Amino acid sequence: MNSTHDKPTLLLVDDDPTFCRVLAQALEKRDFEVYTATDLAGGLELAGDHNPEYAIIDLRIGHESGLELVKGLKAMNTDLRMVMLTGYASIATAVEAIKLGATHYLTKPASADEIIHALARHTGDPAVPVAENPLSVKRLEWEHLQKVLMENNGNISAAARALGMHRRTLQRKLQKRPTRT
Amino acid sequence: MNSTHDKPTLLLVDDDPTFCRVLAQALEKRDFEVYTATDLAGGLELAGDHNPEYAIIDLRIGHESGLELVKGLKAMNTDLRMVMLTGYASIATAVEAIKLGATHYLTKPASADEIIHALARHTGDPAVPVAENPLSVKRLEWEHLQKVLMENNGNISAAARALGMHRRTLQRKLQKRPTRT
DNA sequence: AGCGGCCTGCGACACTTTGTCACATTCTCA
DNA sequence: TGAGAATGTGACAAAGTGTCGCAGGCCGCT
Repeated sequence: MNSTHDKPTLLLVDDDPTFCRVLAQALEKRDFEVYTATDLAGGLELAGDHNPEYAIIDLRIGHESGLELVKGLKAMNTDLRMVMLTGYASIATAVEAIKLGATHYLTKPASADEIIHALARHTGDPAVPVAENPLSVKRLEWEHLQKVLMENNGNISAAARALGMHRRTLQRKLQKRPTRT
Repeated sequence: MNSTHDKPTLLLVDDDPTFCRVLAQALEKRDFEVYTATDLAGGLELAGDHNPEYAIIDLRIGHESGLELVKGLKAMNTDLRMVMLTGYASIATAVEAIKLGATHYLTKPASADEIIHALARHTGDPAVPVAENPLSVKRLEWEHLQKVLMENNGNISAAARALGMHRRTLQRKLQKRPTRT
């Protein structure tokens, strides 16, 4: 077991290379040894090689389901702490993720600190360490808007439809400054 | 144990008497012996008296939390199959419910058949359909609110402070039902 | 019991943000 | 090049938000 080593090991699986790189960096800065993969096979292999203590798994990995990976990893190591992290959250998948052994389920965007906090929470732990930096609603909204806008190649009308928001409103929100906090 | 009796026993707890009556009737028609309560104390008492095999619990029972009941009932009988049923569904509460031992989490409206089906399923299923579109802004906000509220153990004032939002506003938002999508 | 502190639900009201409709411009690409 | 989609804005009603205030409830302290 490498849990006796200096740094805690963590497996990160997300099909977006950029997201992986950024988050991995943030986690390394917080003293984790991070291994990243962008598909199920890669994730399983890394898990076999390094037997990590923690894992962060995207729900949607290409055309594969992160739930499969949760199941597979749990079968390999029942002590593994996993959190699902996704931009396509749903109650149904959240329920299954927890049933399959994930310790938590978060929606993007989430800060590295939030993720670590989620990993730390034990199952049914009554004494939660402490809360941390709670993203303000405005900020969260801004991030989401930008992400969806990006996914729609900057098409405001399409983004507004996807967001279930009136185009006029989206335009107005976008015109405002990038909120700080 | 009365599990050897003819009909399977079920505890139904919801603060809406009408809803209780209607659902109880539907369940009885499907051959369940149903006991109903409209608050936590009543639910615990009935559970103690009849030691039911199944339970259907609302998330919001008056000013009380159905999660408390889930916790209490699980402590009384670890074999009890419980489903949460709520019109104020959120990922945060769903995760919590499953961790506390609920077998499933459904959103109102749900048919009697759906509920029974949920009670029957207890293992995680990685084949669950993965999400389609990103969440709407409204939905994202609702989820975020619920998450922060949960992190603050249901303390509305603390959550409002953490969110940088006025308490009055948070109260108003929480009273509304989450939007579908 | 009495007190202070903190939380909660809710009414009221001025102020802001959205939802909509409308219309005159660009794009976009078959 | 032309139809369909996208965009930037103005205007106005509807809905949401920031604030204050107040009464009641729930501790913990003295």
